[in-house]
Amino acid sequence: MSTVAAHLTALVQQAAERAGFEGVTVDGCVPTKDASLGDYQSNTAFRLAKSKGMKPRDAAEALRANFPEDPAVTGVEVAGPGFLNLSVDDAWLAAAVRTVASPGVGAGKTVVIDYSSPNIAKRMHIGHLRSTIIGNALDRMHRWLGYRVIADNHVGDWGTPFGKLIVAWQEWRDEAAYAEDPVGELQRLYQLADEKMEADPSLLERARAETVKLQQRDPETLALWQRFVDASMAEFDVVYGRLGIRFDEVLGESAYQDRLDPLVAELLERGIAVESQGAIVVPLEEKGLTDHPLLIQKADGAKLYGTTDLATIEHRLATWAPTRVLYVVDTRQQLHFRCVFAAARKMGSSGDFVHVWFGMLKFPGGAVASSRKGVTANLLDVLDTAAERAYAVITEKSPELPEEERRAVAEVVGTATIKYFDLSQNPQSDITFDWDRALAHDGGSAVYLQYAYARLHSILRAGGAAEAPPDVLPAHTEGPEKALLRLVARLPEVVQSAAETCKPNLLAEYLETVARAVGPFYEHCPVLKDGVAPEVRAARLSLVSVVANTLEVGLGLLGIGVVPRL
RNA sequence: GCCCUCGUAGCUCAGUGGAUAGAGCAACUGAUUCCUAAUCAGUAGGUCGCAGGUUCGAUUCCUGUCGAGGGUACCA
Repeated sequence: MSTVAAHLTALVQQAAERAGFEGVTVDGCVPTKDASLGDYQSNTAFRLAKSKGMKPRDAAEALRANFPEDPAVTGVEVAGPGFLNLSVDDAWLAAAVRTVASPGVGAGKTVVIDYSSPNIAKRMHIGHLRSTIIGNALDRMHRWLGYRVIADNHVGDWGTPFGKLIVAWQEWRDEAAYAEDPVGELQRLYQLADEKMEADPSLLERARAETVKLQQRDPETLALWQRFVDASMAEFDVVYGRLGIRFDEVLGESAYQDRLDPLVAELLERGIAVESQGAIVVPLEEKGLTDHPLLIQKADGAKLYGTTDLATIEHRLATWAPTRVLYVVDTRQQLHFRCVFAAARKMGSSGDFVHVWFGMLKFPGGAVASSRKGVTANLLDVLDTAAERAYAVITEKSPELPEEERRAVAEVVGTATIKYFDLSQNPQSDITFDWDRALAHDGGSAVYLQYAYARLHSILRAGGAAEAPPDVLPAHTEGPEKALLRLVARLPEVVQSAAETCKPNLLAEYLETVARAVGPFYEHCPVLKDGVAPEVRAARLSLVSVVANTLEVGLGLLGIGVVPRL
């Protein structure tokens, strides 16, 4: 099935061709802002008119006169300076939304999504939230649209940090602490190493030597490295399990190390890379990058993350032949990725690489969440706090629910509030993590959406979902029912748009609009109450079912769960 | 210096080349014998930083300017 907007756009296209506008592609139809104007509108007459030197209003009139007969469209009107307003048949719309179906626009296409990518030996903190949550939403939306998705967690598991860590382990390790909390101990050791090595160059020299041993695959060093990696991954998996995230691949930096020497040699040989001040760089000619060559080998011979990124691109293109590769990494890496992508193009790699950058997460007062600057909040602690808060609220609001269910609901609601706090904001804005705001449960929160879902479910529970035949959605209605019908029909086009623009907040905003339309429906359109005619009851019941399903699917695409009761 | 991003209601934030710029919080008014009031209805709040330009139409695109943040080869 295609989206409603796409269906109508195709009709406008036909009208344009019949009206004599050959060889033009019309602009897409969009929902009207105000239902009194119609359901969808086409603004294409302005552009068509210009191409023929006619008045926009006349062009719109020509489209109207040549508009093809179609069961979907009950009215075509010209309004204002040249708007073409379309009214969609309720029954047709009802049939279209009977199942919440994907438009399948991704069929046959592959997208690689690089997200989360934490560093080994460090605890995941609130600063890792954005890449992980935004990336996972993009992952889910693309999958739903029919894309083959390769979710790849490019963990930081190699390089100089390990030399430091190994020296710190040799010098200052606390075995008991490690047994108790491996990642906590590794993190302590790493921070200690950083401090000590700043003051003592001989320690730094040892760290460098250990890094070399690792790169040379010294068995003992490698075993220690593996131990640290395993411990870290085990903890990451706890976080991912809690967040409902799974990756198709976890190909960290270490996976590409064998390719680095040959790659640099090859680039030198082909004249793509050159020696510069003792280092090896790929000079870039693209606009704005002439002063920013990509450094691929340091003067001491070590490789850099740009080198690994190039090797990673080679591997991804060769292995999956993706139509698109998304890198969900913060805004500070913009220049880096521009350079990497330019270098890849210079190497001859053809691929659609997109750096899906996002703004910084800050705390009130302006401190950036970053392990380097020391201002963090452990992600698992944050999730625990959110779940505890949710538990307290549900215990207050719904004391009749069994303890076990309240615990389960609290976990779903808790993670939902944290995820939604992030996903409901424009990824590209800096966001300030404020506990009061993140844990709010009124309008603009995940709980608001989940509450709308729960209310609908209470109707289904009481009325029996089986009683709702899917083919009797309210037709030719006004008010809250019509508003909901119009809205639920938009889910596929909204998901498509959110995925293509890599902005999950578009979906969040849409779902909020749906939830906001549930309130009035709930207040004004009784379903199971006395005096409701059987056919109205059946129609409303089926609408409730479709709307609940829309919320469930939409929230699910953001990685947010729903519960039937809260 | 150069590059990137941001500036929208008192606060936190959405949104868009189109018709009257939207939510939440805070403020005020009202609704609960009724399918979940974690709700709903309403009032109030705006020169969309400033100045030009392009356009039938600009808050949206372009240029300049002021303010804020980030980046700018041997960390990732």
